[in-house]
Amino acid sequence: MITLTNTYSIQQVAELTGLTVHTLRYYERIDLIPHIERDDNGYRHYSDGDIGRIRFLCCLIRTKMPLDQVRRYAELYAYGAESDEERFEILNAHRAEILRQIDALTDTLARVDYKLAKLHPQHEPESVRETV
Amino acid sequence: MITLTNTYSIQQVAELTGLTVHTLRYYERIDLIPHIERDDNGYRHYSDGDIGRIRFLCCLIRTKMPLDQVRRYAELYAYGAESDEERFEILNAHRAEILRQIDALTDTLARVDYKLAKLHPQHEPESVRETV
DNA sequence: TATTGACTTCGAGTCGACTCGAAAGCGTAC
DNA sequence: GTACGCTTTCGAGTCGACTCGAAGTCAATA
Repeated sequence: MITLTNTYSIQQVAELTGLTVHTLRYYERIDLIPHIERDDNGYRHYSDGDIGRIRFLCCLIRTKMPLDQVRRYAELYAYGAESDEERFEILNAHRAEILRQIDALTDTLARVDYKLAKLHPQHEPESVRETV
Repeated sequence: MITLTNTYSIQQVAELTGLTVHTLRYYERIDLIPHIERDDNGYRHYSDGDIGRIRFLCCLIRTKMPLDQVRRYAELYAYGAESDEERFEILNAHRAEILRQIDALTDTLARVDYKLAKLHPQHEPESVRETV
């Protein structure tokens, strides 16, 4: 029999996403990840779709969206097109937050570079060395 | 008598830095901020130099340098030029971290924009609306 | 059959970073 | 002289986000 959809154990998903198995279960427990299919033993079988969704949620989390909001966003998947408006609002608000963070980082980068130059004036900028 | 150096109450510094008075005291307690001058009542008097230093430390904190490391960096001010090498290393490591964060944010921004476009294809990019 | 290793749940513990509140000191304003 | 508003210390509490461990199930292997 040819399986058209791959499935993955929790361990494999941990490797694929960079999360720990503990964190994956925790995220599911707090309804941040929708219910994952189980086999006869109760073992989780993640689909490719699950992994895609988890990866996107990880992007939101890594960029500091609070888990509450991620949960709300994840919950809306279940409501389909009806929930488009609210999902748009959530992502759009987070977009603004991302821009703020980039601003803060860019500003701090400049300040750090200034200090680095004062500490080791003879050095080339690190960005040059890094790209070599 | 003309005062050549301004001083500020903790409240004023809170307003100038965006921190709360509680947080300012907390930072001093954990040696993240060096000892601040006191008057006869034991009240803190922050100098312009203090404010400059606090502002820079806030930049590091906002860009996710752990307080432990910020404390180490702040501690090194006391050692003068002797500590230049270590301060350079700390800032240079954080510089790399900043670049990683910018990468993550840029990547997520692209994904979010992609989703936003799918949710509301008729909208112009938000960046255009924001700059109007 | 016994061990190994991957999986399960659930409650409790940890950790970083604040955040708060009680009790008290000081200086001006009425 | 007392009320107000600012300050102080210090210990304890909170909060978000994990992180861990105990106790148990299951399948495959020695």
